[in-house]
Amino acid sequence: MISFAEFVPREGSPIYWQIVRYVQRGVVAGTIQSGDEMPSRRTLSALLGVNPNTVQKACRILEEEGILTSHTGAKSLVTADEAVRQRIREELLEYDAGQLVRGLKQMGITRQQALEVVDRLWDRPESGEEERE
Amino acid sequence: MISFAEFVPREGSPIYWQIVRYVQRGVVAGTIQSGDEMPSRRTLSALLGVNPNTVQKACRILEEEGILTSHTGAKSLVTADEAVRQRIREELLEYDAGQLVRGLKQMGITRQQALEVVDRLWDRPESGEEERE
DNA sequence: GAAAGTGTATTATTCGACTGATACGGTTTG
DNA sequence: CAAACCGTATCAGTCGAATAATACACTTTC
Repeated sequence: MISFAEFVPREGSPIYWQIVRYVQRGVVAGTIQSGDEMPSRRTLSALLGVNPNTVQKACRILEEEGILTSHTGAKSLVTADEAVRQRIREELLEYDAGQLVRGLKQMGITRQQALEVVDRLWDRPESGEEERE
Repeated sequence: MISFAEFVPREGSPIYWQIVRYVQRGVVAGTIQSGDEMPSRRTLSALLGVNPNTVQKACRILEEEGILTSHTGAKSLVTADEAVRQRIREELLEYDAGQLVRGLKQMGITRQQALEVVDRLWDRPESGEEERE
């Protein structure tokens, strides 16, 4: 059973996207493997404090991406093969890092400064969690 | 007059936030300086193809952050002093980089790999701009 | 001073995200 | 078999983002 203990909801993006990314990253990291059971829609929605429909929407997307397999009546299972894992990994990496690089460049940050910030924050990722309104 | 020629709208976050961040980053980079004129609400909304109210919302936030000063009837002016610039710089840096670091850690990426990705993408920031749906 | 441009405010409307409640049919378990 | 659980679907409703259309008061410019 996939654990959502480390799932931390963040404002700014839809909840269903956050669930999708949480599972995607787990699959890439290997903490979520093929054969693992997804919590039921009702169980997970109660755990996260969101609506079952929101969880359903996330599962739908994960299914379309080849990460999850759902059979009416039974629990959904993770079915991500190595090809899918590799694809998701590239996707997330290029997208997330690309977003950061463009932002920092617009701020006039140099490559050296950018690398230093990432290197420094790697030890204290707690920073940057402040409210941003 | 502040130029919005390099403004690139991105889906995923509210338009008014994108406008705010565009100006914030310009102020940090120095491409937008104190005394610069903000385009009028109507002008900018027509240029970006959005509603005047959306631009107004962004300006309201920029004003509350001490970046912009508005006087009814006259054009809004940038009035960010060095203290504000420094504050915005720290905010954006910690927030953006922190977001990335947390995401990559969840993916099981090592510090070394993270630094390599940022270093590599610094030369080709075009990557990662694909649709993500 | 008059016209044009500007910031500000208001009301109504559309749209997607999210909630809440409920229902149906299939699977699992005892 | 029967109860409990599960995925799926639907409808109604709330909320914020964004649009659309006006209107008002002030400033700049000629």
